[in-house]
Amino acid sequence: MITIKDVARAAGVSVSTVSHVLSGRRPISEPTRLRVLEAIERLGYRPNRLAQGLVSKSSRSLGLLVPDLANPFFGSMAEAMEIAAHDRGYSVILCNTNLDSRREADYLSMLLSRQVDGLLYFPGTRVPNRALLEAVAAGVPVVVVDERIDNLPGVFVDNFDGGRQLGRLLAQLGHRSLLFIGGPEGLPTVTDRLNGLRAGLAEGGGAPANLLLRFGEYRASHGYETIHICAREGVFAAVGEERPTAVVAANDMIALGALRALRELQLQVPRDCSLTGFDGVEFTAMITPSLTTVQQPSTRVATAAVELLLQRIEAGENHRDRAGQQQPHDDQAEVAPVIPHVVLPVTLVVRESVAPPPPQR
Amino acid sequence: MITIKDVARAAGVSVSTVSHVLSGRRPISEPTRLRVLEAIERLGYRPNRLAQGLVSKSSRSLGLLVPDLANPFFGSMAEAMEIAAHDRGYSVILCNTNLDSRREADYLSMLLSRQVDGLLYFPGTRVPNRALLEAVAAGVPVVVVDERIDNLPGVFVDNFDGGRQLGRLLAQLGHRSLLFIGGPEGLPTVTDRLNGLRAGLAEGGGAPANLLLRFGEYRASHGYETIHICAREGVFAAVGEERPTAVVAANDMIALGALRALRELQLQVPRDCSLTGFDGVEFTAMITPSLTTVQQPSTRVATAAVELLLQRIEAGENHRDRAGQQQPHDDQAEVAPVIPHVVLPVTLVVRESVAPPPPQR
DNA sequence: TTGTAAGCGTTATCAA
DNA sequence: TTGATAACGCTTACAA
Repeated sequence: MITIKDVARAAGVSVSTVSHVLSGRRPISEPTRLRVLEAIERLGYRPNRLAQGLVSKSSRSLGLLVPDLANPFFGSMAEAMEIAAHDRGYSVILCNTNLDSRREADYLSMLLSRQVDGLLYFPGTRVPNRALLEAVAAGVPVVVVDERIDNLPGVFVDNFDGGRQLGRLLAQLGHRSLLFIGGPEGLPTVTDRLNGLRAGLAEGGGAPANLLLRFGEYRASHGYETIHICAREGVFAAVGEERPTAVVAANDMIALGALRALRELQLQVPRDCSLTGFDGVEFTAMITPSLTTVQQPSTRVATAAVELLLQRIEAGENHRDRAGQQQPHDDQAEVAPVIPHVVLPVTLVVRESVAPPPPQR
Repeated sequence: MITIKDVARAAGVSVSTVSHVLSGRRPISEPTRLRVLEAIERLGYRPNRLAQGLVSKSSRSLGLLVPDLANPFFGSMAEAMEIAAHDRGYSVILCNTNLDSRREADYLSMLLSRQVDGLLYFPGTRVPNRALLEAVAAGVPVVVVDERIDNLPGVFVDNFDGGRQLGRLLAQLGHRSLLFIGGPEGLPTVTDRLNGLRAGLAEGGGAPANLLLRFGEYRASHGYETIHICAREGVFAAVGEERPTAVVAANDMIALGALRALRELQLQVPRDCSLTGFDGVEFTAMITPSLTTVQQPSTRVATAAVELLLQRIEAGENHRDRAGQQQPHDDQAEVAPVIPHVVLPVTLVVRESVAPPPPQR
């Protein structure tokens, strides 16, 4: 390995001169600068970032904790975040939490060992994770993405409004009996979308006669199985107001699975039953029928999260000693620190999968 | 930050003792061991991996270069690789090359700076990338995934066989005129799948009367646009053997886009036109019609790639000095080093999207 | 069984 | 305008 010493020797200068040529932190005479640059080029020198990190106490890297990269929603978010971080000179350490809080704790510990400068955290299950709070207590800047956690900074979309727009649309079309297939019960995204849905239904045409709730994972299999289970329970065989005329899935993956199951039950979407998703991933525009969904501005969410995180990292680097900000407990009356929550707007995208309910049998 | 010195002081021992308690590299008397462990626990000590890496000359991390995480195929591969690496004690630095070879070069340089122990590389465009070869020359172990690059170790599936199975199936159904929508022209995956297709068609029922080829990106938009362009060119208006009765997409994303476009043209799949994909990502089973495709064993590919890479990393750590293995040029007759290529089998999954061709008009 | 000290590749503080 | 040199937190000879 070529080190700064080799370069110094080759250029006939001291290591500090080489270092300063690279950092530009002090003026260097043009001739020596050129000589150093030439030596660097010639030897193919590349500074060792581990060593840099050791002295600067910053690895210029971020930990990204994501539940499920096979879901294209998380995939595109991860992609956009990594790109934003790279643009700002940070690398991203990928961690697949897989909806497992023991894995999460494991990763968090590893990330702290690696001296990451901050954490981008997608909560997968009910929150908050103990290990995450410890990391926060240890002074590592964290930005929570997608889900809302009250006492942590976060970036997410207006899930309530998305649900509300769906509710209004369905109510206006005449749907009064719905099946809501949620993600994990209690997750803010699930609850907010559901509450929004209720509000929208009320606005659009009076309280629904029937709103059936199911919860589970944010996966296609959950949508698929839920529909089949409901069918076995006779939900779709019911007559009149009992029978759901629309299925509202808490995300696009669930909707995808539900669509398949509905078809297997010979229920045609949207003729026999409407269906909606949430997130607006690419395939929703491509499948048959194309899916009515709520579009998240994924790239904006991702870049906003990275921006917010870097902002906090850089703020911390300036006016804080690095021993983990222990809260001053002596002064109860101090101003509570403002926890920034960036909420981005969503867009309802109406496509083929919704229609008025079928005439009652 | 709490360091090994703090622990040593708290336990009343030297730093080397603490280090050895942690590494187990030399026997420690039980009482001191316990005292050290207790101090570690009490202080919440976490070894600094930057410092460890500096002395051990290994960061225990891998660079993962992937073209497009929004594609669920890459998403699930990335997920499986990260998990395999984590299981073996390695972290993964995520790099989104976005089909851009300048970005690739950029990332490669950063990864070398960060002292990654190895590289997991998904080529996105025509190969090989110059910067990658430089990295290889610099002695960094690389495993190429998904694509085949002759003089680099790699893990990929039997693309030829996959194409062949598709070809046989379609020929046996009676298709004699096909449209092949490829990915980037010249990529091994594309070429191999196409050559396999040709072979399979020949085996299944004589040479095809007509095989129309199009190339472009591995994206849904490419499939979508290609179909529309072909339609504008009158491809689907042709009569008799000229008109393609099946569309073979080089991957599932292309097929997804193609399916949408066919539907917009009022061509029903599979009644008017059959359609196949490649990769076997989750949504292929869910969409309507469900897609006939070639299933890759993604998890096996991913873990095999990680295994192969770690094997090479660990081999290098033992019997090689770390100055970049300069090939001994003096001996022309030396045995060429064996470049391992792990080829995994694929499975044809026949679903609704294929049928015999419609009767000729 | 344990401790001392050199060194990993940088940056930063002093002097010169 | 430059150069020594002490850190940074750790591992690992070498000594004791």
